[in-house]
Amino acid sequence: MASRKIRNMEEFAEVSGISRPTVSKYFNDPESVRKSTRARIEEALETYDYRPNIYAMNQNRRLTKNIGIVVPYLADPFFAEIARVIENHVIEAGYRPILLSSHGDTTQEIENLDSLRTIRPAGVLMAPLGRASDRTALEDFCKSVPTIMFDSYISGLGDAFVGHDNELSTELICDYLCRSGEPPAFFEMRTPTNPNAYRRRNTYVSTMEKLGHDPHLIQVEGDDWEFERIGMEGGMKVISEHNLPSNTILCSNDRLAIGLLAAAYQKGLRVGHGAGCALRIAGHDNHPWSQFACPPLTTVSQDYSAIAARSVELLMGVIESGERPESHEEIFFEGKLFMRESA
Amino acid sequence: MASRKIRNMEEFAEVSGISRPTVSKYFNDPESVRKSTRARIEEALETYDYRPNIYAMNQNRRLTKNIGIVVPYLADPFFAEIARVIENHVIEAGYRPILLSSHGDTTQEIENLDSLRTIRPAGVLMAPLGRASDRTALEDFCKSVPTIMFDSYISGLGDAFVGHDNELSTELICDYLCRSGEPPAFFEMRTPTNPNAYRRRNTYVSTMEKLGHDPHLIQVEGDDWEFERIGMEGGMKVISEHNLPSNTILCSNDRLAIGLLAAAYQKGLRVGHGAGCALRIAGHDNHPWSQFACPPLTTVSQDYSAIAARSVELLMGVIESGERPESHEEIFFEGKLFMRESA
DNA sequence: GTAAAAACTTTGCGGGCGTAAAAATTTACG
DNA sequence: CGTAAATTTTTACGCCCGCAAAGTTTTTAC
Repeated sequence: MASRKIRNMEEFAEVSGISRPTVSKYFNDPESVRKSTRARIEEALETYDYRPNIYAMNQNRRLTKNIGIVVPYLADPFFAEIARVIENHVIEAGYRPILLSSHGDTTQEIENLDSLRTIRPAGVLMAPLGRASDRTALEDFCKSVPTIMFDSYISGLGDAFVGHDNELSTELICDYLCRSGEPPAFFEMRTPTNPNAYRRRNTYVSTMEKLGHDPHLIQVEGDDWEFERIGMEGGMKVISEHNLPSNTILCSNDRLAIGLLAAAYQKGLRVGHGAGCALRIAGHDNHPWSQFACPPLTTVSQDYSAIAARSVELLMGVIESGERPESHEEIFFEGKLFMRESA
Repeated sequence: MASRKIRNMEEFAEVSGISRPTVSKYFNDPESVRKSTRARIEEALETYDYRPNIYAMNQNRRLTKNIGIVVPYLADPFFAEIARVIENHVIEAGYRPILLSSHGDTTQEIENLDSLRTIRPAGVLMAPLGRASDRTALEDFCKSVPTIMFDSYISGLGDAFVGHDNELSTELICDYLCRSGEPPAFFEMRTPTNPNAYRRRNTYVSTMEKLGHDPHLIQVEGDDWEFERIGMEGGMKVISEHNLPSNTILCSNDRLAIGLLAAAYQKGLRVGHGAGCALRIAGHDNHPWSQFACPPLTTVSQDYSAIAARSVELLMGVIESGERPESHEEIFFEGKLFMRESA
C-alpha cells in the first residue's frame, strides 16, 4: 500500500492513534509504555515507515544515545577487532556507537575528543595513545563525559580502567621460555608509546631475576605505529652486529615479533624450537596475524572479548546510574599461553 | 579571563557584535562573509569558547556536512588505510566523516545504509561487499543519497565508480611471472565475494592464453573474510594432495598469498625464486603486510591514495553542484609491480 | 562624487522533538 | 463494583538554529 508519507512524530502519532508525548516516550524507551500501547505503535511502525529525526531528538534530550569509541590506531587489526566487538555490545545496549581512530597521533587524539564533545555523547570508551597522550586534555575530557579507559593504562584517568594483566602474562611466557630452552632476551622499542610495553619490560626483568637469570634488553629505535617495520629494521641491525645475547627472544608484542621474524628470515636464521633452528622468537598479544607467521608465533593472548564486554558493562552502569563513581575501578584480565612453532 | 558562558548563537552574536544570521552564515562557510566581519567573529571566538550546536544545525540545514564512509571489512588494514586517507580528504573539504564497517556481513551493510539514512548525509563513499551485497538495497540508497562507489565494482551503481585496474595489473604480473620462470597457476577462492577477484581470474586466463600457456585454476573453499586462514587451509590441502600444477602460484590477493606462504612453510616447501626453492608465490594488492612476509611477497600494488583522492573529489563535485550526474563515470587506476623474494 | 552592488541587520517564522503539568482515562486489586 | 495507582491525553513551552524578506549600511566601480 502506497501509504501516506509520515513527516514527523506528530503525523505518526496521528496514524498510530497514540498521542505524541507517549510516542516520544516510546522511542526513548519502548519498555516505558504499556504493552497495549507499545503494540499499537509497533503495528503502525510496520505499515508506515517512520523514524524520529535523530537531530531533533539529540538536541532536546538531556543525554544523547551516542557512545564514542576511540582507539589509538585502527589499521591495527587488534584494535579493529576489539572495536567491532565493543560496537556490537553498545548497539545491544540500545546505544549508537561512534568509532574514531587517533591514527597514532596526539593531535588527532585531541581532535577526536573535541569532535566527541560537540556530539555530547552519553559516554566514551577510550584506548588512549599512552605516553603520547596529552594527559591534561584527557583529564579535562573525562571530567565532562563519563569515560571508561581500556587497553592502555594511564593511572587514575577516567571512571574505570579495563585491560590486560601484563604482569601475569609476561611471567607466564617467561616461565615457559626458560623451562623449554635458553632464557630469553627482551626485544622492544626503546621508547614505546604504549604503557603495556613498560609493564611487560619490568615484569620480564623481575621474572628473570626471580628465576636466577640475567635479563637482557634489546632496544630498537622507532616512534610510530609501524611495529613490523621497526621490528624488522631493528632486528636486521642487531643480527648483523651479532648482538643477540640469547638464542631466545621474547618480543614486547606480536607485531614487533613478526618484524623480527622477517629480519631473521632475511638473515638466513631458521626460527623455531626444533632441530636445526638458530633462534626462538615469541611475542605477546596473540595478534590476528600471529598464527599465519612463518613459523607460527608462540605468544600469550589478550582476552579482548572480556575486555570489550566489561568496558561496555561498566560504562552502561555509570550512564544508567546517572552519577559518576567515586572510586576508580581497575580490572585486569588474564591471558593464555599459545605454544606454536616459533618458540 | 573567566568570561561569560555562551549558551547559544544568539549570545555569541551579541558578544561578537555581529548579528545572528551573519554569524550563522559564517559558521556555514567562513568565506561567505566580509573579511572584516570574519575577523571580528574569529576574535570573539578566541576569547569566548563557543561552537554551534551540531544537532540544531543539522536539523535545519537543507544538507548536513556529514559524509558517510562505508567499507566492507575494517579489520583488513587495506581498508583501514584507505578509510584513513579518505577521512582526511573529507575533513580537508570541510565535511565530517562518519566511518562504518560492514564487517563482511550483508545484514550489517544494509544496517549501515539505514543508519546513514537517519543522519541525512550530504554524500557517501562506499566500498560494497560485492557479490554478497543486496543490490536492490544499494540501488535504493543511491537514489536518495549521492554515492560514489569504490574498490568493488558493481555495474552501474552509484554516481560513479573509482577503483583499481585489475586487468592491467594482472597482465603485468602474469607477464613477469612467465618471463622469469614457469607459467603460474592461479590460486583463489572458489566463490569470492569481491568482484575484483573475478576480474583477476578472467584476466589471468586470457593472459595465459595470449601467451600460449594453459591456465590452471586452484580454487579453495571459504566464504568469509579470513583470507589468510582460507589460503592456509586450502594451501595445505592442495600441497598434501600434490595438486600443484606449476611451481609458480599467482594468488588472487596478498592475504590469500600470506596464508599460502604459511601452508608452504608448514609443508617444508621453500618459497622464492632463488636456488633451492621449490615454489614461487605472488600476490596482488601490495597489502601493508606483504613486505613483512617470509619471504617478502612479490605483488602488484593498488594506487589506493589515488583512489581515495579521486573518490572524494568526485563526491564533492556532485554535492557542490547540487545535482546528480547523468553519466556514470568509471575510473581505474594503474598498479605497479613490486618484485620481492617470493617470486 | 554618485550609483549600483554587496554585505549586513532586523524581524519573524519554522523545524522536529523533549518535557512539564494538569486533566482524563485505563488498569489493578480487593 | 469501587477506589487507588498507573498510564495516557491535552496543552503549552522551550531548544537552537536555518532561512527568508525587507530595510539599512558599507563597499565597489566608474
